Amino acid sequence: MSDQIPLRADARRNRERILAAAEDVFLERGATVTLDDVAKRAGVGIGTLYRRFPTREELLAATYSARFVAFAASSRDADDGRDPLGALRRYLEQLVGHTNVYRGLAAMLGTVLQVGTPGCVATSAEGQRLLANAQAAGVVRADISFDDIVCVATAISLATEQEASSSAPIAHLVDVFLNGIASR
Amino acid sequence: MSDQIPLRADARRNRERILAAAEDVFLERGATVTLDDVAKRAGVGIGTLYRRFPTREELLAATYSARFVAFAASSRDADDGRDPLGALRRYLEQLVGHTNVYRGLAAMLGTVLQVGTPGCVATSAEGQRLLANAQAAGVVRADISFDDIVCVATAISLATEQEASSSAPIAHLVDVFLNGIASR
DNA sequence: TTCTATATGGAGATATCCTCCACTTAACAA
DNA sequence: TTGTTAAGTGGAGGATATCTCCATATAGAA
Repeated sequence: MSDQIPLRADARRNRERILAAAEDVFLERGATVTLDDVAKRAGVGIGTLYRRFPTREELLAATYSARFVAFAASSRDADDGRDPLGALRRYLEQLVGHTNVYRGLAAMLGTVLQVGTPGCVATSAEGQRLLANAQAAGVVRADISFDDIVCVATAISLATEQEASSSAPIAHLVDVFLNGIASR
Repeated sequence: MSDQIPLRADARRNRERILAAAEDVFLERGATVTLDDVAKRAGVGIGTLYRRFPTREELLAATYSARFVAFAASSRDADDGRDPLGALRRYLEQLVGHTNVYRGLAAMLGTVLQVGTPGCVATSAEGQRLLANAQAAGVVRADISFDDIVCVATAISLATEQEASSSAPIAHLVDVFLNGIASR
């Protein structure tokens, strides 16, 4: 659709400043800080921030993009294809971990993943690849969709984002999702 | 702790009005409408609303209380003890259904359930009872907690609250949770 | 150097939350 | 009844956040 007219040099510079500031501020104080604070930290006017990132979700997605590109790549590298279910488990655990890097991001994960930055696209694609592999290998039911995966990642992130550091509850909940609560 | 000094007649009347108005407005426009609108609909000042319900969660929990009491009772009645896993499945499906009666409630389910109204207490107690039964019967893993159940109910509510009426996705996701995504 | 499309900052319109307190009233004792 | 007062009320207004608009500034092409 849009032909992506290249940004003027000053605009590109400001865009980078905003992203760097947003990363800092989100890390420090969570994904729900006021955007005025982000603009202030970046040293630009609030209008400039809104011109570049019309919604909080777009700013979050852009801030996250690099991180998510790296995550998707490392997931792909680590997967030798011999343990499709294990690969899917690691993906889920790490997705939740990344989501919880910014407090408050969990509730927006679904929306943010739909924004379409390179990071979102790469992360979704990698998840779909792992799911398809696991289904092809017959270790995951055929009626599971990637939306189911995102839904569960959201829930686990929400449920665990309080308890700071420990990854034990994450692993437990991922396990529940993979194996069900029913005794085998 | 608190000795629950009984409300004066006018205060009790206003409390009922606020609850009725909140029920209407939440049903019509979701759990995130402004509390000013609730006060206006109830015909009371905003100060009166805040005096009685200091947070949105408390208002939601109170509004929901009767509904949840009835839900818990009907779940108890319907359970003849012969199918503990089935009873848990029905409970979960209905809990999600009730949560989605007000758009936007899903994200607050965890917080709201902790408020301690009769409805919250009854609903939690019933869930814990069903879980314990299923575990005693050996059909549910011993390392599952009621928090896990709430976490999953939240996820399923969030994931399904857009798609209006259909209960098919709810049943699917409940099934995933009960049986896991792994092939048996 | 000139020109102009692009970009900028931040005041201010709008929206919501929540507190505070001057005023009102139910309930009880005399 | 009437007087007393603790309990209750309404809504103005302070605090905070979102987002728009436009007078002004500037990069980059000619």
